[in-house]
This record gives sequence, C-alpha cells and structure tokens, in this order.
Amino acid sequence: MGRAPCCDKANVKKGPWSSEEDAKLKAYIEQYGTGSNWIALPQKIGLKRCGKSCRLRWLNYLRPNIKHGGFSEEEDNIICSLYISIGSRWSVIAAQLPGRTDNDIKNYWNTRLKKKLLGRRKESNMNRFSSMGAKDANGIEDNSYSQALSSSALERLQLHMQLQTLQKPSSFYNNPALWPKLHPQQEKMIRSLQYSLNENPSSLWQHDFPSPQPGPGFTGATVPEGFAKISNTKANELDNSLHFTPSSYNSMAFVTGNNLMDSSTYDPKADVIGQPNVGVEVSAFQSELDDFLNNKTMVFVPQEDQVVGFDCLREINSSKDDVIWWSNDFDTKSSTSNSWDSTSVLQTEPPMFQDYELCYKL
DNA sequence: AAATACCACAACCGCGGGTCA
DNA sequence: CTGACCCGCGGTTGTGGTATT
Repeated sequence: MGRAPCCDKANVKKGPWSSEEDAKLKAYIEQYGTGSNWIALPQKIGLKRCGKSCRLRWLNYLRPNIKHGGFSEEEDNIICSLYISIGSRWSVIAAQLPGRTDNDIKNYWNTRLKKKLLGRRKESNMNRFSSMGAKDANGIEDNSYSQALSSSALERLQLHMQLQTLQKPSSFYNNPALWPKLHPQQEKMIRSLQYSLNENPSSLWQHDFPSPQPGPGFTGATVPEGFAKISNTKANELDNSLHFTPSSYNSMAFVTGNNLMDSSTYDPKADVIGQPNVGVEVSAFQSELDDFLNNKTMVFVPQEDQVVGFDCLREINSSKDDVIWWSNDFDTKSSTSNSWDSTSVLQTEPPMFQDYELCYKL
C-alpha cells in the first residue's frame, strides 16, 4: 500500500501562486509564524493549497532576505567547490550561502553553472570516458562503466578533470592568478569546512580506507563484524559486474568476496577485464581536489577561534572521540538518511553502515 | 510572422527520517 | 514497539519567456 497523501489532492490548487495567495500566506506567517504545522496552515488562512506547497512558497520565495538570481563569481566558486566536494547536497550548499535557497542553487547549477563549467569539455570527456569502457568478448565497446556512473558523479568527475586541465598547461597550482577568486572569508569557510570534514572521523571525506587501518571495528582487510552485511552472493555479483562504486568516488573501496579492498592497491578493472584502473583514477579525485583547494595555502590548521560561527564545526570538535569513521558517500539512497542540512552532515553519529550497499559505496 | 527549440525557474512529487501518542 | 503524521530533501516536471529557424 502506498503512502497516504499529505492533503486532499482534489481540493488543492496547483500551479503558480497568485499575488493574493502570496499576500495571505506572508501576512499570516509574519503575524503568527508557521505554527510548526504546515499541513494545517492553509486551512487556517483559507488557502486552497497543500501545506507542503505553502512551505515551499514561503521558504523559497516569500521569506525575508531571499536573494534571487544574480549569482556572484564568489558564489559560483563556492557552489562549484562544494558540489565537487559533497555532491548535490543543495541544502548544505545553501547553508553556506546566506539568502540563497537550496532550490535556487539547484536550479542555478542545473541550468547554468554546470554548463558553464562542463560545456567546453563535453566532447573530449565523452571520448575519454568511452576509452575507459570495457570491451566484451566480441570487442564491442561497453560503456557500462560510464553509464553506471551517476550523472552527479560524472559531473563531479568532469569538473575534476577540468581542474586538472587547468593545472597542466599553465601551472595552475603555481599561478595564484588562475585560482578562483574567493573572498577571504569564503576561503576560510571552505577550508574550515574541509578541514573539519577531513580531520574528523565522521568526515564527509575519508581518504584512508578502513581495511588497511587498524581501528575500531576493523580486522585487517575483512569486513568488520556488524559493519557490512554483504552477502557472498552479492559480493560475487559485484565482482562479476561493477568493480568500482558508480556514484561515489570521494573515498572508494572495492568489495571482493568478503573483503574490502583499498583502492590504492586494488585494481578491479585490471583484474577482470584488463583495462586501465579506473577505480584508482577516480578515487584520486578527492585528494586532488583537496590539493586544488588547499595548495593555495599552507596546511590549514584552524584555531579554535577560526571556526567560531560554524556551530556545526564546534559540535564536531566536541565529540571527536565518539566516532569511528564514516563514508563520505551521500549519493546512495539507502536505508539511512538522505536528508542533510548544514549540521546533520557534519554531526558525528556514525551509523552509516547498515547495509551492503553503503559499505560497497565506501 | 509562425513554428519550433531552448532556457530559466517555480512548483510538484515521492521518499525517508524524526517525533510522538 | 508500532504506526501515523509532519518535515525536509533531492529529483523531476510544468510553464512562461526568449532565441532561432
């Protein structure tokens, strides 16, 4: 049985909001607040709208201090950096851009920024991805690898490549004039974010793979007890098909049999089909992006007062000891949450590994 | 001038998590 | 513990405007 609808679909108006509706909603919320119940709100004020629609209209349009359009170069850079870092976590990205809504940023990315950043390399990257594809017994090109990559992953990978291209001919890393121009406060923000994510075991970014590391819950290269419940059948299935996680490459692990493999030593493509090691290349993504973002400075070690203002970071610092580690993969739709905000992403509860899928997508 | 394609953005939808009775 | 309810999220669709043919 499906989920019950949140409202009576037959009796709610859909489509664009009229100025009268806007005025009603705005006036009421400004006077009484939302009453913490969006579903009941439209009835109270006589709007034939779904509560969710009211909420969206308020948050994305009517709420005070909302900025529309006119994204600055600095905002572009932040969006780009965070997208590469954490993917399509629009609410997280929006939290770093005051006055911007997740919907606005999402639309802006999908319609403009993505094309701006990726457009020029579309053709060459398609060739490159094609060359990465496997060939079957008949020598027919199999693009399943690239097809298996989520669009988000592809975009992020392409962005990474774009950065690499920038690096090569003109010593991008060594030429500050080519670095994206960020306001010092914005650079500080991003570095603080990255620092916290990297330093904290509950980081979004986990460069070191668990298997080679002694640590809580790990025994050599074996999937730790209670950590990953991948079945042999599933593992074999994975072994026989896709050997790197299609949608998560920030920190990548490979599964073979019951073992988690460090991407730096495991060569799944070479193992199976004698192709270049896509996995290693892809898994290098994150550290190179780190370099890109951090080489502009020395190693960034924020002091306590440097992260003031980021409550989420303070929370991390306060509970570092509690956590083991977790994946930075947020692409998966798993049994765990797919809802993140600027704090929840950074919070320290680690129970991210509850099924094989998540483990596989380390 | 009309038809078509493309673009930008607002709005909707369905899902999963959190809360609470 | 369970189920109902609500919230918030990311993905998708709809729509109006603009550019191109």
